[in-house]
Amino acid sequence: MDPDARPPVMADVARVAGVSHQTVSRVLNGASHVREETRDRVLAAIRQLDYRPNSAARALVTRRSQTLGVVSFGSVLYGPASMLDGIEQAARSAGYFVSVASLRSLDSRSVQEAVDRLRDQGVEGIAVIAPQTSAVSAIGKLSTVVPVVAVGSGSESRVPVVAIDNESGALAATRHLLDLGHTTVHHVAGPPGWLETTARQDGWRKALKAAGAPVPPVRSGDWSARSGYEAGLGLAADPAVTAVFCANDHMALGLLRALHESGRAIPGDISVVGFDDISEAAYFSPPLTTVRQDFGELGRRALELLVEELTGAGHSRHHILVPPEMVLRRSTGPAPSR
Amino acid sequence: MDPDARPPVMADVARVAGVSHQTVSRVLNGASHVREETRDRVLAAIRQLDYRPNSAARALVTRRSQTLGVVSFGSVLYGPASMLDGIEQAARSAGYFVSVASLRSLDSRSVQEAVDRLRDQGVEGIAVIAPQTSAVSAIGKLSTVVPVVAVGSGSESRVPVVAIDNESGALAATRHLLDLGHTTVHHVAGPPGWLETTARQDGWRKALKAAGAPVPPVRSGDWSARSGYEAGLGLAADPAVTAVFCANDHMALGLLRALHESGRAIPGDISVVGFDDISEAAYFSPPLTTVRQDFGELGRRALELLVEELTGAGHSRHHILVPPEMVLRRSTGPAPSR
DNA sequence: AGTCTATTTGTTCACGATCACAGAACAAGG
DNA sequence: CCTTGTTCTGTGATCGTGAACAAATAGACT
Repeated sequence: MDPDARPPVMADVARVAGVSHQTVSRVLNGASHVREETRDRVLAAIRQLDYRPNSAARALVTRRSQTLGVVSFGSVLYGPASMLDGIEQAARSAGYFVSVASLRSLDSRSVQEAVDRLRDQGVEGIAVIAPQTSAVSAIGKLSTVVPVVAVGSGSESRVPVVAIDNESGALAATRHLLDLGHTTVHHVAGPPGWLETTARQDGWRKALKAAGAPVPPVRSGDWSARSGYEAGLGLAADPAVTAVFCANDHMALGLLRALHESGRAIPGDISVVGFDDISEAAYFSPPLTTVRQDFGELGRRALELLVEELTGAGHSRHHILVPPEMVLRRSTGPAPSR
Repeated sequence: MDPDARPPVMADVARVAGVSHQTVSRVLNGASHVREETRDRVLAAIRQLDYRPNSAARALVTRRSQTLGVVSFGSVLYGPASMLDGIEQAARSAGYFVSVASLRSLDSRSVQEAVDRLRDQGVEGIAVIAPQTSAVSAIGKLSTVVPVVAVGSGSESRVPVVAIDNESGALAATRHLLDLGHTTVHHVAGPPGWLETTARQDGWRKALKAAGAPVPPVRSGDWSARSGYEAGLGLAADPAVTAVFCANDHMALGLLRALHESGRAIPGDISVVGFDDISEAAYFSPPLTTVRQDFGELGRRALELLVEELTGAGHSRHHILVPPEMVLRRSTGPAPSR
């Protein structure tokens, strides 16, 4: 590689094509009023030199970086990773680049820091994959400086949100178990501070109340299979438990394992429902009844919303709740007869 | 938001601080030869105006975008997602931004397209998370234009690579089963065209040959639990099968399910080993013996390699093979006595 | 005091694109 | 032939920063 060989610039193309740099610019930006023969000559020169416009120069003068930022938390998990993927896909087709800043913790200082990083880079808008309440409140303040949308979080904030309707999903899951004849449904919740935790717990509680069923105490996990396992050991010790709704599939996996080890049959003795429908859920032992959410779709919708906001297009809706879908498998069955 | 209110620029800071813009620039870039009192005045002005340097202008003049690109495939899966996360983390601490381009298919046209997108954005280097042979050959051609490293792929290409030592991992897994007294070990391989598939299959074969064990025919899956399930149904039909090495944990999960449904006890009748140690593996039924790879570490190392290449620092090593680690759990046990 | 050097600050230009405006070419109409 | 309008193309300024160079200031030493 020759270090002195600088990539060709617009002026080089202009020289080769025998026109001015302005004409090259016009061709590149699809402007009208360029004679066809001239355009062809310019395009030929571009190909010949393998010319690529300098995005920094363009960004400088147009004040548009063509870049969107994504603040993401827990991006190794299936949900966040899928949302990121959906966002990237939608951004590409809208003509934007995507720059990511992932968080290791969700305190508002970290969020602030990540957003600052993205702003320093000159992003035109930011999508936040940050389901914790603290994060949402932190980003609320930023929306005046740069357009922001939240993905997968609840609906309490001032920024536009695209999210799964967690509450109705949880409600459906719980009602499914009640309909099977269970007198009540126990709940393994997510960690406190997460919007999903609250919303799913609320849905569960509403379903119980609506059916006049007793509301047992909640056990909290941290979304991991390990925590589900621990909750499961506790629940297995209580012979009155016949139905459990887990706030996500990973915890349900741990729960299944704990129940199995404790000699409880599923769904013979205890029925279990999860939430998410991760791709492995169909291969658990037994296959898991769960609530499916389409994370990728969520990301796509969020990005479309963000682009709308940027281009000033009609503010279609600011809080989009996507309804989830129940997936029935073999981990649920009628309540055991006593 | 006032549309006319343009963000402050260096000249504004200079005016407030009563210096020239060049002095502001010096303060920002930590140059020497700035009187302390002047520096303080400039910093105060920066804070007062909430000034942020314009990255496009800086990129234009320095010819450095401070941005690295990541081409990623299958980024919703645990492995790729973790690598991406590791890359982002390392990039941040090296002072780079990260721009992602994810692929939906791995033909060389798509790869080329993704790389072009990143180049248009002016990235200084590219990390490719693309474990398929076809992709690797495609990126080989690019390394002359912009520095490239590959993550998690095999070692056949000319570009620098950071990867798990798949072969030795597979060899260890197979030997573990042989040591337990199994006469031979069956293998559920990944889909053709993946470097992991080849390397793990080679390791398995080597271990068998070294032990003088017969080499049974290979069954191929596509990494999904579903495909493992199907392979499992086939293997369960053969009473001679007592040990199976699956090329990844997801397929092992499906396999476990199939064996269970077919009435085979694990590990009583059949022992199973996976590969990856996904976070759920400890909660399978039974918990899965597997080969752990630290994807995040892989990403971090890859990025460091890339940065080394950019800064022209000593080419430490170009092919880094990270040794994996066996994790023994309850899915493996001694061969059944006949 | 005068000279020499080291430190500190300012001036001018360049990066590579777009934008606003001006000028050339061409056709149509009087 | 001249005017008018439309289409096509070129010139110069501009975005906000860093680099090279020049100038001013201060301190040290003869």
